[in-house]
Amino acid sequence: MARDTRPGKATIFDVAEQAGVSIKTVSRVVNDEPNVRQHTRAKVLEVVNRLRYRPNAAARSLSRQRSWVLGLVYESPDEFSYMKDVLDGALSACEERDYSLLLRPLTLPGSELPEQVERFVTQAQVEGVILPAPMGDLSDLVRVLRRMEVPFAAITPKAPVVGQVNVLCEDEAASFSLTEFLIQRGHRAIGFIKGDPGHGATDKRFAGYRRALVEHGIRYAERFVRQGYFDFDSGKAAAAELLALPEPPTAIIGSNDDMAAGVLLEARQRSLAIPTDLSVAGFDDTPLASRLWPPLTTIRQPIREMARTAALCLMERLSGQPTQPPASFGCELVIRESTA
Amino acid sequence: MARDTRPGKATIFDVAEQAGVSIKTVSRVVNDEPNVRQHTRAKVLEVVNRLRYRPNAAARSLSRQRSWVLGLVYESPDEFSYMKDVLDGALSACEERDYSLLLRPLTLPGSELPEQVERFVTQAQVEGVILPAPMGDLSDLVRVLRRMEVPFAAITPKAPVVGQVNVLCEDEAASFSLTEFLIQRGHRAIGFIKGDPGHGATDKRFAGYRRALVEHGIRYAERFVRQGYFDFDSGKAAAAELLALPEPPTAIIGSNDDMAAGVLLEARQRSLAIPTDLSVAGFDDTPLASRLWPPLTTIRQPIREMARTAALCLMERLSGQPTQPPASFGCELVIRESTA
DNA sequence: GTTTTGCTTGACAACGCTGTCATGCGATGG
DNA sequence: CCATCGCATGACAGCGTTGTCAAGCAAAAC
Repeated sequence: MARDTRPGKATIFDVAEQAGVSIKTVSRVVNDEPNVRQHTRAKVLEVVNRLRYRPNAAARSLSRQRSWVLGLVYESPDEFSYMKDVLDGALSACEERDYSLLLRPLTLPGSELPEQVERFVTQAQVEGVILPAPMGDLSDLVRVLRRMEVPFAAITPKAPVVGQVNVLCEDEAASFSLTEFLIQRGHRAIGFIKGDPGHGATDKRFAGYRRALVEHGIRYAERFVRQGYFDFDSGKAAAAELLALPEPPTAIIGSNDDMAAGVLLEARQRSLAIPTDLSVAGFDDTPLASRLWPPLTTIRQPIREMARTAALCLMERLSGQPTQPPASFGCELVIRESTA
Repeated sequence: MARDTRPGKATIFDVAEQAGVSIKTVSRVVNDEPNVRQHTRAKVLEVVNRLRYRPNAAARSLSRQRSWVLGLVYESPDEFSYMKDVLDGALSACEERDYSLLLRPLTLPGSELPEQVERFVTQAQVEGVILPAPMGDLSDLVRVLRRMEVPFAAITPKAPVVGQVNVLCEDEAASFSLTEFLIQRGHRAIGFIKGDPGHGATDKRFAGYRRALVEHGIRYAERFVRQGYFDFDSGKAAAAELLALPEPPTAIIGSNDDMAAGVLLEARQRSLAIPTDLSVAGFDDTPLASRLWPPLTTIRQPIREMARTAALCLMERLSGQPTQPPASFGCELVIRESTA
């Protein structure tokens, strides 16, 4: 256990000694605490730079009884675009505030979910957890975190979680405007493929679709609505059913891009021309949307910003100054060639 | 700083007291050290379970002078499929061995890259770093890690990094078999879009293509080869050039799926029927490949397994028992409808 | 019966940092 | 000129764990 003297492994003692001050003063300088003379501060900083001193995270955690670790719990889907944005956003916030981010993919449905999460949190001394959709709606999960008194931030949960950070977006309004766009383009028979019932976005997107119909005097027809699960195959299957209808819809909205891609493939296999015979639209503006033929009309959401905000609000809360995230994030209609 | 007595926050002292032993004995039991009587061990374990005791990671790190943290440094691309698999693989290994994984997206090219990496490593006391392609070929990065004496594992680098873990796959052979497959299907004029020159896979995939031509008595023609950068746009642009040739190729291989998707779109815009007028193939078997129309013939690589192996070998090395990864991982030709 | 051996256990320092509290000092006010 | 105050600094304990070393004890060897 001899002290390691390689450069870059300097401790607070080394700095204190070379700067001719006590370790406490070094600590003050490094942590930007007040009450250090300008001259002293400069002298310490000089030595810090020269020795490439970096405080030992473990020691700091131990002493302060904090870990500065956030957890990100998610279900790993094939089409990872959504999670990629969440990850980017969360990481950018963590980097900014010198937090660390730990990931924990989960397999749903999972009876061992509570144990997995508990282990994750205690093991790594996770201080707060970010829950991208649909994790905020898993009651088991929420219960465990509550019991462990670990604050969390839910991204687009079905209903805001009481006492926690909730980050929402205008799913309903976005869906409304997308549907309205199609109506204005002359469509009357518009099919809709719902997302996974467990996701908060599912109901809201459906509600927006329905409201747009109603407000434009179009009768809502249940036969034009199918249940999907946010994945390619379910989108394709739902499209097959819709297109087999005696009077099939002239436009189909998939509740996300991956399902819309499924619609596209199904239409292709039925030799339907897009957008001439059928208009197709999706949600999320993933890379997939712009790589398909024709490129998808879709709704762009600020997922990255939402995740960033979730992380930041969580940190504020952990530091004792709770901040509320904006009431709702706006979405944007991206018009491409899959609609006419 | 009073001791926290909430359940789940028990310390080694609490366990020792309730089990009627010293803290050192508890430590022995928890770490599965030998020389503890069966009876004592059972007694301690009973209390551990009852109090839900979990060793404090920070204290353990501090005492053992180890962090059990691995870093994953990457460049965040739009099309995240490759990184998703790397992430999955690395996480699975970390979870298995109770390591933590920290991510660090980098923006390339970066003059501040060395600083960023150095900060990342020292900040979080990262013990070893995983470098997915093309990070293993960035000499700046490699140099910093060497200087800091941080071992790393490179996934498919251009050339194996001396003294470090290298995980390779049969890129050349896979490309050979894909090209051969097209030749056997009757193609003689086969276009090839190279990947980013910085990636190790780029040269190997090109070499396999070229060897297949030669071995089947087809003259290699430079005009059928274009430079791409592993992204959709460059694939589309390269395809535009190839298809504008007086005698255009009857098949085009993109060095990854995203570029092949670009080829598909370009062909579509020129009203070429796939695969009748043009065959298209890609690499990596990403979700994109199966969502396009027609679904892409491609090469499937065990990215996840490779990343897992990289992580595991790194851990063995850190624990002082260096293991060599397999010489090379095999790839698999996935035949779909984009080729004829 | 005594010495040796090996297993089991515990006391205590160390890991690197921050919080608390005490001390020193010059400036300020009476 | 002395008491007071506020800023600057340092000594030291404590955070929860593991490593070292010594001690106790029963079985084995002499």
